[in-house]
Amino acid sequence: MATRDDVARLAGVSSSTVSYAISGRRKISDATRERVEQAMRDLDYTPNAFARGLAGSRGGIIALHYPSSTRGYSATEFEYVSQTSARARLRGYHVLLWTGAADDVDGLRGLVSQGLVDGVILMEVGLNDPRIEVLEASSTPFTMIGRPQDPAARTFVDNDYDAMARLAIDHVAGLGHHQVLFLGQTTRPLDRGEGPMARTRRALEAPARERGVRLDLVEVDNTAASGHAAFEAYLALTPRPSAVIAFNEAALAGMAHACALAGVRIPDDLSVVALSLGDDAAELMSPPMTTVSPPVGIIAEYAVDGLVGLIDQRPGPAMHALVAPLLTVRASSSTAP
Amino acid sequence: MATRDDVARLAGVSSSTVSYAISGRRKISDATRERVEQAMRDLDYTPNAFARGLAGSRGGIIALHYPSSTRGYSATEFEYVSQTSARARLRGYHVLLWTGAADDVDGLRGLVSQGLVDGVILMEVGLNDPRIEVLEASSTPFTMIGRPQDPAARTFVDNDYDAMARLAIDHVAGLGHHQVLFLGQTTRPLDRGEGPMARTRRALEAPARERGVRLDLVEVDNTAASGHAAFEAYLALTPRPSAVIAFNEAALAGMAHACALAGVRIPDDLSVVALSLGDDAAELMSPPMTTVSPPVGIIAEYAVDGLVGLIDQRPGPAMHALVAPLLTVRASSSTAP
DNA sequence: CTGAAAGCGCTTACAG
DNA sequence: CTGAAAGCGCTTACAG
Repeated sequence: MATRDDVARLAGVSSSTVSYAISGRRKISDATRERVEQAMRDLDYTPNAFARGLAGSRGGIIALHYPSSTRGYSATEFEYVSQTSARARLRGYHVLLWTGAADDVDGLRGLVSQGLVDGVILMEVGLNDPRIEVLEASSTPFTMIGRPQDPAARTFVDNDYDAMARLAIDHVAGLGHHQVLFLGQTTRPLDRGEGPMARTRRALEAPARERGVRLDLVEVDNTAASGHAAFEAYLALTPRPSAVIAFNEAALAGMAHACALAGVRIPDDLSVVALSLGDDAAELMSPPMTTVSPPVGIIAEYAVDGLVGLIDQRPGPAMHALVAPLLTVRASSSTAP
Repeated sequence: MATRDDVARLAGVSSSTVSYAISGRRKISDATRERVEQAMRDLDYTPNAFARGLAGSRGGIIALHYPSSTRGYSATEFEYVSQTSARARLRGYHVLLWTGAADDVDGLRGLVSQGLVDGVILMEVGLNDPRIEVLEASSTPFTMIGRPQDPAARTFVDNDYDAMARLAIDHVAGLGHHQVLFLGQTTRPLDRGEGPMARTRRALEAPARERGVRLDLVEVDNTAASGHAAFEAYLALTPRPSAVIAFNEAALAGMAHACALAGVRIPDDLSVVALSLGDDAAELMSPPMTTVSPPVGIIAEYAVDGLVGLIDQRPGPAMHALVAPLLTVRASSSTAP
């Protein structure tokens, strides 16, 4: 591999001039720059990333922490990972994928103390997320997809739960549904799903009231088997709901199957709107599910760009971005019977 | 941050002794090692990754190339990514997630020429994959998940298509199905899905013949809409198949929906076995699909361990690993009508 | 069993 | 507008 010295020699300049020609951190005459660039092309030169990271203040790598124990939205979560990766690349950063457990703070501390990464993006942020403390203790720039109980001056991007709830309620109310089951998820304090679940539940209240929609909350675990239990709960409700707003992906799958077995037709007998469900997952289900979900690309963009801003120490207020979700109507929702 | 010199000073040894105490590359007296380790603990010392990568021969980072334009097995593919990441960490490597397009060989070349990564794992390997040439030209160690037309002496791990086909045929034949639809996927030469599709089709032939199973091949695009077309094709077949072996995830979802709409019950009227489908995706579908799929953890293990072997230049023959898939019976398959 | 020193390939003040 | 040189924090022959 060619080094910077090789380039300098070929171009007939000093090696620092080559560096400055690359970084643009000082004026270089056009003639000199031209020769340097020619030499780099001739030698097929690529700067060494380790040397750059060691000598400079910036290494060009960010870590994406996707905790290995998730609440199970795998297809959906993966879109976040790949979109974040794509955006980071656009901004000139490599992505180190970190899949340690969410509570493995020692692992995270070890990672950042190696000096390898310029910053971290946290996924699956809990209400009281211990990773925040670790990153702040080491002065590591970070952004969050999701947010803790009290984000304070920290930078995050999150789903706009109010907008999501309003879209979902408007959709079902507009179809004439007034009795709606909210298929929630059981969470324990400190669960990472606790925040989204609590925020969704609360956000549904006002629009439901305004639109005259009565909500029955059924909370079950995030498994297909629990979806069958949810179906039993649905049957026991009076008056029986004509629509479901589903927070719980795996349980929704189970419930859809239970419906099919029992002859309850979706959407003829029961309409379904799934929240925060990825397009791929929605299309796999039978019938394909109407969703209200945040645009993943936008979220990834905010997360990466926010982090890059922090790394570059651009002044400005902490970014608190709430992204409005989109309604995608598929085959699972129709007018009330 | 503490440096190696700080540790050396506190322990009262030379800095090279600290290095050797860490790497274990030469004998250190117990007393000395003890003092070094104590000093590292006292200072909360972590070696700098950039310095290590620059000075040493190994940087401790491998790249995982997950091409951004996939044939769409997102939930399934994500399991590969996260399992590979977990395994790499166990072997002491960080994972750089690379999501450039599969044909962006310049991007890949740029990545490896930075000297950042010790090796690369390729996903979604095509029959004639241009990435191989790039990596070999730069002498970058790499392993493949999947394999090209002629793997020659290159290291790969792949699905055992023969075993997969046999399991699937045995399952449906054992349930009494003799007329079976193979839901394949249209591919063009150089498609990355071409290899798996061709290998699956061929692998089905012998066991089908042996078990007296007649196969009708229906090839459609990897979309839900095509699944409806596949359903029409199914209706037109005489004699009508009583089972489906599905290679095509998205089309299977569409076909399942078409079945529901037309009153064709799965599995009562039509049994389904999905190939290479991840557990999460299988559970999302209605009904949950019986699958014959490779154990992702094992594949990730082979890919990572094989790559580490190449990086460490451990001698030995090229690893050609074929992993036997597992049959997971869910609600989509039952005895023939 | 341990130390002094060269070198990895860059960035960036310091000089001119 | 450009160059000579220190320094980033390690690894690893070279000596003893």
